[in-house]
Amino acid sequence: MVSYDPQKIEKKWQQKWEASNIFTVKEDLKKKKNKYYVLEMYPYPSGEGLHMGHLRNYSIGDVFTRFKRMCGYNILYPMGYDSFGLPAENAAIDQNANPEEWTNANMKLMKEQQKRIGLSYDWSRMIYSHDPNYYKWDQWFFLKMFDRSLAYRQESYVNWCPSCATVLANEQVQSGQCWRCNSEVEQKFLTQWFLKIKDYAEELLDGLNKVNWPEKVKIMQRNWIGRSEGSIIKFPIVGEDRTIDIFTTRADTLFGATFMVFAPEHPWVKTWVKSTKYEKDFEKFYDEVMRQDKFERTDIEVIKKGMFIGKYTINPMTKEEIPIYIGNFVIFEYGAGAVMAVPAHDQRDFEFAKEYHIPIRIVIQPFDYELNVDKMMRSYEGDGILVNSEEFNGIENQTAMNAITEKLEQIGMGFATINYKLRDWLISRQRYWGCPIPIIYCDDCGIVPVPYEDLPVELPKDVKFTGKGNPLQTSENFIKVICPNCGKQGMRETDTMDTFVDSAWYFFRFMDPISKELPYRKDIVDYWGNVDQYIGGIEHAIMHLLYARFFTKVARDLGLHSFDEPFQRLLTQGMINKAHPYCPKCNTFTMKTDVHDKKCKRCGTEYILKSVKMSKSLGNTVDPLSIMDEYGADAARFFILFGASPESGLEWSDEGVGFANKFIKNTFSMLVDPPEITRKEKTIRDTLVKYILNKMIKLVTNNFEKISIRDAVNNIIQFTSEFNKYKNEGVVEEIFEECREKLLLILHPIIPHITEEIWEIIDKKGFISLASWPSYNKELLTLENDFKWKLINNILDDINNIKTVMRKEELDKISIIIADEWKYRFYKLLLSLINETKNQGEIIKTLMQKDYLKPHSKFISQIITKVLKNVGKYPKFTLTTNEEYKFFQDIKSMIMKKYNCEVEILIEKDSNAQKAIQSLPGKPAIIIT
RNA sequence: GCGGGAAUCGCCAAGUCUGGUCAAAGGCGGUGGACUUAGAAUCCAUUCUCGUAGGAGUUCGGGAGUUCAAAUCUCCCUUCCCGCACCA
Repeated sequence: MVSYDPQKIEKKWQQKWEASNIFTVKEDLKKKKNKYYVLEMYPYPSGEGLHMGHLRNYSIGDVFTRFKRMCGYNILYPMGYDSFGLPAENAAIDQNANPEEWTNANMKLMKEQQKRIGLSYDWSRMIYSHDPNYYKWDQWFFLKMFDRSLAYRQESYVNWCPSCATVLANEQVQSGQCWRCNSEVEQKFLTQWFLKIKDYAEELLDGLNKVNWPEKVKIMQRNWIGRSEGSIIKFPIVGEDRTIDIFTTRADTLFGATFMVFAPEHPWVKTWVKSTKYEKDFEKFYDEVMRQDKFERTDIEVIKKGMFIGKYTINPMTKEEIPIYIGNFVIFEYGAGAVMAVPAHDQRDFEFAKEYHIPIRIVIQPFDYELNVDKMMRSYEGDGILVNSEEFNGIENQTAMNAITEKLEQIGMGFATINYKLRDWLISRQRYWGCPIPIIYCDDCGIVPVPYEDLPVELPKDVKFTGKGNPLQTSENFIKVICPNCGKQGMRETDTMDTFVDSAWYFFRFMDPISKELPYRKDIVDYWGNVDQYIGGIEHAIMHLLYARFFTKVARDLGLHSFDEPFQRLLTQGMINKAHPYCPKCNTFTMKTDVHDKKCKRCGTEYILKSVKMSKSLGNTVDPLSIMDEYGADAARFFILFGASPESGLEWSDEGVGFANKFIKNTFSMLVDPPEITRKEKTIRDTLVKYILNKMIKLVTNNFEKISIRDAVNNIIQFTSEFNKYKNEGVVEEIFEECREKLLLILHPIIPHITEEIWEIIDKKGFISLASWPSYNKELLTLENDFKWKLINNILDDINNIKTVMRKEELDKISIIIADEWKYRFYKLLLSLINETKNQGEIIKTLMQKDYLKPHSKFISQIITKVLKNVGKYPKFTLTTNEEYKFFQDIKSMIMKKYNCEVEILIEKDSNAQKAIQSLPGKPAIIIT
């Protein structure tokens, strides 16, 4: 008996895999094999090493990769590190660490831990963002975009995180807080670099239809891009010859516009109120609004505030003058920074109009009732017929949208257009540990791009980390640079790029990590790309996935590759949760520090346990390394894959890992220890064990293909338990061998180390990692086998059941009485009759015409009533009397062994027992004594 | 408010697309037993209710419906989770 020592085995195979380079792949441009690219999201190498989320992500990816590899794909499965980012810089500030050394140490730790899991990466392709050979290409992309005016510098209000001391992209602000540190985000007026992602808005939207992503993620992206069809309407400003060109989706309500609202920060406003009686109030109002952040201003709970500024515009249709207000809810960056307000048909405008006593004019009447201005308690936003709209009166409002827009176009006062919520991507960050933006400012030449041949602009080492300002500004060597245009002294841009730039194209570099002339070579990337399966967290649903799609399209337009979408299929894995003390009254979880308390600190309520996402602040994390140290990587993988389907949340339980461990240990001895009983002649048992083997292979193959890993694991567990029974009952060696080998192959993607070890122990050649996935034999998957399989299980269940009801411990004898011949004929006939009619009377009438059935009329009518009650419950397949008799003869010895008693098989007519009459086809009578 | 997802026998969770073989997999927990001086570990059995013969009854958030047949299909309601949120 060989014992199972996971620590030893796992180390041994990890070393062997590495020494033999078996996971290193090369592009096969002749395409002898199909390629497949599996990718996990580019991880940040944190100093804390792996957490459970990583373990889950990588386990899922590795199982799928190993499965695909065994199926014969040339598979690309790389790993690298998103190694730029704030923590390195904070470590430099707090602990005086060198960001580069600090990051390298973390990467090393992370890599070791990943190897400990047994992941089958091609490590020769490893990349990392802070490698100048990598970020050189960030800069290259930036310059290419600059050349095409896709990168530009602009002054605007931007989101500023005071804690990170840097600006943030819109996507990085969540409910008014910094996505990274949760500090309140402020608004600042700064000059920053943007990438023109808006230019691709339409394509980013369309592309979502070409990818196989969770609907949820697609919807989130669609919402973020926020396409809306509408019209631009030009409102002339009274006393000036310019117009304010506002966007609206409701051109049909134009005749009901009774005021305009401008954003207070709109530059025109300041000039309009200057030296008027409104100036003082405006200043006050402006200061007040500017103190609120964008999110407070647009919060639905906050009261709409505004003021009249003494200025008017002209409604281009009615030519009437309408007053201009400013309002806190209008944001300068959205649309024109001004809106036309139609209080009768927009709730927000309605409230504003009520507050400031602005007239309300109904221009749409609902189909089924009439609105009355004086009685209106809220706006009517639904459809209806136009009124008070001159030539458009009587038209349905949906039609009127186009009609009014067309008219505006004729008179040159507007046109139809499409608006997007998506803003351009702000990439400047006032931080050191990122990719420098390759720009030089020259007093004479202005903004000068660094020449391509001077790339990369490397991060300087002579910087000071004071915790104040951008450390790059402390490096004289870096800042001072000769203008490549005119040769005079210039200054470098000191902002670095958002780290999402690094992760926007890394998956291309994995395909060709050594490319020198270009970020990657077209033929190679066209071979490997796009990513067939991407696996990662839902938290990147918008930011990373949108940026990567944008880069893919830009790079395509630069001629770098030929496809439109980076990630064909996306799996967003669920969170890992763990039960944690929770106060139902205060609706909060206990923090890490109070985790040992029994009662809530605030209200004294007793804590209950509730499942919550693992997090450091709650202190309910479990360290994957400690699990692997205790049970081994295979058990950890097994648990995390078996605990829940990849997409759903996984409830961590220590007991669950215990089961994984138990299963693996049992499986080890089941597969390694030779069977104790062997026999030569084959029986129905052998056929059936092959049947369930093949059925299992089919199920598992389909489930792996769909990445329904948990389902696959369940299929395997069920087969394993049957196989174990078979082994204990006694086996035919050839069949045992076949099952063992195929089970091992199927287990391999999930628990790679132990399967390699057993593969070796049972003298198989080569690495199981490189073996072929087993196919299944369709011919065994018949209705007959299925029927027999159920027959065996049903008879055993029935015997057990009777045994329990009789409260019998030991059995003397089991008699199995097979139904008489006529019952089989009757049953077949009945089934065919039922196919034609469900009418009981008709069926009985037809049956009773048969002479051989006449003597059994009472029995038959009873059975028919039962069968008709639920037709589908009765199997469509039947054996004959003799076949069934033979079948039970075949499994007789097995039953004898199981119950340790005598077993006799009879046919009804040969038995004089009372019970014998109960026998039915597929359901023999059983008598236990 | 808008959008998405969910509610299953103590807990976690499959089953729902494609109705029938579903009292409903599997794990955890519980109970009984074997082993052991005892425990741990392991193994076996059992775990909706009733039943000394394989049966019957009541179940899949609540209500109504379709069907010979509903956890599964349709409609209504309740609750929970997660996105987005005065987007012009």
